[in-house]
Amino acid sequence: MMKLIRERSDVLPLLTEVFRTHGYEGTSLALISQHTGLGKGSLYNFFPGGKEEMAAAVLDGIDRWFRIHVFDPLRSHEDPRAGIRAMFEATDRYFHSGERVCIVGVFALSDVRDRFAARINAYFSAWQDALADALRRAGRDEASAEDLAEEIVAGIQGALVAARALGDHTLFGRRLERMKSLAE
Amino acid sequence: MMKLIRERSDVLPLLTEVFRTHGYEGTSLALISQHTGLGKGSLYNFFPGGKEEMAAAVLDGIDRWFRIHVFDPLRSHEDPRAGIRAMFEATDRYFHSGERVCIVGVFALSDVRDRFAARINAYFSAWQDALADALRRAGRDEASAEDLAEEIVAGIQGALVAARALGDHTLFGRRLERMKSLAE
DNA sequence: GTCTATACTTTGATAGAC
DNA sequence: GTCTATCAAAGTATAGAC
Repeated sequence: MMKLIRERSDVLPLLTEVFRTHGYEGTSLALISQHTGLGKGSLYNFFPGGKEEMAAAVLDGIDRWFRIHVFDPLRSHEDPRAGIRAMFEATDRYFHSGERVCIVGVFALSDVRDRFAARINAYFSAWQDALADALRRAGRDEASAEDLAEEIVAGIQGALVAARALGDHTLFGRRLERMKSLAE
Repeated sequence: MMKLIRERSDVLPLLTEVFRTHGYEGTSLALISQHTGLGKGSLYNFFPGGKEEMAAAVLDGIDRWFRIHVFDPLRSHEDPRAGIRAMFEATDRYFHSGERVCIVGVFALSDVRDRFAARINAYFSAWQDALADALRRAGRDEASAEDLAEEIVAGIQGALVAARALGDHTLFGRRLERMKSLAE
């Protein structure tokens, strides 16, 4: 009954890199076709909603990855400090030490923000809330936990921007270390 | 001998807002024409290099504004702390308390980064260096001055991203306050 | 399910009248 | 110096053969 067909999930990682590199407006179907090796017909077969549905799927995939590797560990680790350490490691790994960019952040800055506002907001909220929860369980009071979580989540985004702007491969790791020490 | 013709500088502020709102790829000549009230012919008269020259002019205009209102005060204020305070005030004003976005940061995250790499790098470098200079003159040692300047410049960018992502009008001011207290 | 061919729109840019 | 008309190329999306 179940068929072994190629699925959306097979295309998703390739799709993600195209959107990450070129942004929403800069990503054309020709570019997608080229990088996935799929014709437009196949792409529309997987994503009948076209480019917008593809971008939405990309955002959902990112949210899934972070939920598994970042948000959930932050909440469920019995030692909250270990969860926070795991978060910084996963973050450094995911963004390739700052060479990669955060698509959610890129979308947030552009005018497609409105179209994906719910997903963008959910990603940032989930991260900040999970981190605040870990900080609180680590002994911080509610207010300072939320403030520090906001500082770190924003700080990660800023480090990605600055690293790209200055072309400095070492900046991202340096900023992560600094924020890690703040969270201890 | 000198003619009182409309100049590029008259168009620049309008142009800047279009690029700020829609990014480089998202900004079409039709949009520009609509928001400036100028036909394409006039636009190409001012900017023979087309869209790329317009974007370059926008970046140059931003650099000019920040040099006057941020970088120079940081360096030339006899009281470095006053220069730093002026920087935070100008920054808050320029970005409309976080409702506006930083075009240079947006460009840095997209694939047009390479095309404008020199200008993007210059803007971030100038800011960070001027701030580090003020911090050093305020009594910090070289290393910690540079580190804190990096943290603040990146932190401002991150605050802009997070504010837009979460749709939180209060976030930017809150983060600026925090960074201001760090710099004192 | 995948491809090629194609429709239709919008893009950046140019030409030429005024 | 400004406009309208127009160009070739690239954009998203669809149709239909296989």
